[in-house]
Amino acid sequence: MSASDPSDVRTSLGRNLTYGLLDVLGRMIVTGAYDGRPFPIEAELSKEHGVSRSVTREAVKMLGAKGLLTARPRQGTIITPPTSWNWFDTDVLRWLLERKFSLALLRQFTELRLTIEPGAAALAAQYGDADGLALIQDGYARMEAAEAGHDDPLISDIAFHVAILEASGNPFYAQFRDVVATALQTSIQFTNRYRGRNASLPGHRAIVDSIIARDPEGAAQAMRALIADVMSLIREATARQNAGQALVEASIEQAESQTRGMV
Amino acid sequence: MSASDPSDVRTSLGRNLTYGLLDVLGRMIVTGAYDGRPFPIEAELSKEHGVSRSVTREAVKMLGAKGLLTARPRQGTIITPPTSWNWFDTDVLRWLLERKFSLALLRQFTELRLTIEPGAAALAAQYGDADGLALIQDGYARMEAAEAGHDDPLISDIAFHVAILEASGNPFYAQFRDVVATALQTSIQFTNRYRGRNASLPGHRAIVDSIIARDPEGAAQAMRALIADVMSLIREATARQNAGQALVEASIEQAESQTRGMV
DNA sequence: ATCCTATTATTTATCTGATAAATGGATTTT
DNA sequence: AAAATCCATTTATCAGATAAATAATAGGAT
Repeated sequence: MSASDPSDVRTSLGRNLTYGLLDVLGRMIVTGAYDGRPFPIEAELSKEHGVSRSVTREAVKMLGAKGLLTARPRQGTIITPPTSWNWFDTDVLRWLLERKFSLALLRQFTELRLTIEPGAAALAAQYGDADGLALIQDGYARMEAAEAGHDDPLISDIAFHVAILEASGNPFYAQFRDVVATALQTSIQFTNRYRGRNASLPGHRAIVDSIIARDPEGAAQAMRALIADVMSLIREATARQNAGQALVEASIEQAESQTRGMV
Repeated sequence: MSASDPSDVRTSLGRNLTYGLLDVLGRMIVTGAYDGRPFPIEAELSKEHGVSRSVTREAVKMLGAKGLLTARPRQGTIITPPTSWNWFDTDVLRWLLERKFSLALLRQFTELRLTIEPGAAALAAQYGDADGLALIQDGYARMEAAEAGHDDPLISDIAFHVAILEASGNPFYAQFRDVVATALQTSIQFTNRYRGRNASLPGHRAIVDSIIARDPEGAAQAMRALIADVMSLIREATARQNAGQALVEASIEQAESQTRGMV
């Protein structure tokens, strides 16, 4: 076992054993490690991970608070169906992405962004105060700097989108900070690998301009266009993947036919 | 102290002491009971609420998992700023509404619905499977029954909107179940008290028809119209409230002027 | 005086072991 | 066959001790 085994509670991220166990169990649950078998009882968990019952119980309680587990006497601790997980929790989001890269998940992320972010941009144009708008402009300036190699392209892009969510003045929109940051991290990696170009500066510029001009509909439209572009790329990749899959299935079919002596 | 004092851990809702304390502390934090003073340390909490340290620690850990608290040795347990709370958590939502009715909060709820629900309706029209569409139609049928007095108007309205979120096939949209249910509960009460009429059946009918016809843009538009109607009502009430406030301020000004002998 | 270092006090973190309460299943009784 | 009782399992709760982290303080070096 390596010195920094992520499945070990003591070396896993988190300031202490409880957070370490939280992370290990959360990841295991979300990635489906318990799919065939029942979730262990308190005593077994303690034994398996070499921690006391208090640590185990506290980690289980936290997973319960995030909607992943429920515990009852005699019944034991059981994993709840994914629909009752709190998908907007930072930890849950991170665990979701620890499973193998999934175009489907990226598409679902982007479907959400496609409605949230135009809404936030419109609200920012309507209600955004001076500080909020300044942060948006700052985010855009950083993207320009990144284009010239003087700032990080990923960080600055995320800062831009988060600034708009926060300028909306609506705490519910602001909550999407982590979702958008997570989605962008995945999305930008994917986009760059897929067609090797950076975020569109003119597209982002159009959003800033509309917000500054206090034009909600224009801001929403510009944002929608930006994300729709990402979406079309994802659809394209999905189609290509399905075609590839069909090809693979066809060749398997062919191979099996040959095995059966039908060719 | 009453036999069912909600500030008492033992009678508060929740299956056990830990959940009781979770509820009591969560409500206190969200409603601002600790605004002037620091959050108590572990030992004080145990003493105040008459429970063991284990119960206290587990409740604090759950509140931490919902983003309301952080704990560190020597520093103690502190309340995090509302922006880092998990506003989409069912408990947090419930606690938010325990504070006095707020038009601002209802407006923010509705601003969110105004982008989420049209998006979900469009996705339901695009991807919704037979089961999903059947549940939407069922929800609408229940609303018709409610109009005739054979079902609950509130429950059926919520069922309708939730069915659309779930038919979207996107788990992130489905997550808004609780937010929408909570918002509707408040919203419908407000709407009915404000102008004493029930949910618009034709408005809901238009949504169902568009979804069944596999018309995403039509479904989104119909949903947008429905919620925009609620929104205009909220704006109207807000304006009226502000006008009332202005009137009060004007009369105070007049009174003060008289006191100063300027009239 | 100022900066660095060691000590100290406070608070959470962790462990252990015991008892209580809840509950699903088996057993007995009616 | 139905109802009541008992039993085994698992979480819930309590108590008390020790460890670890860290902010504040005091002391010492420059």
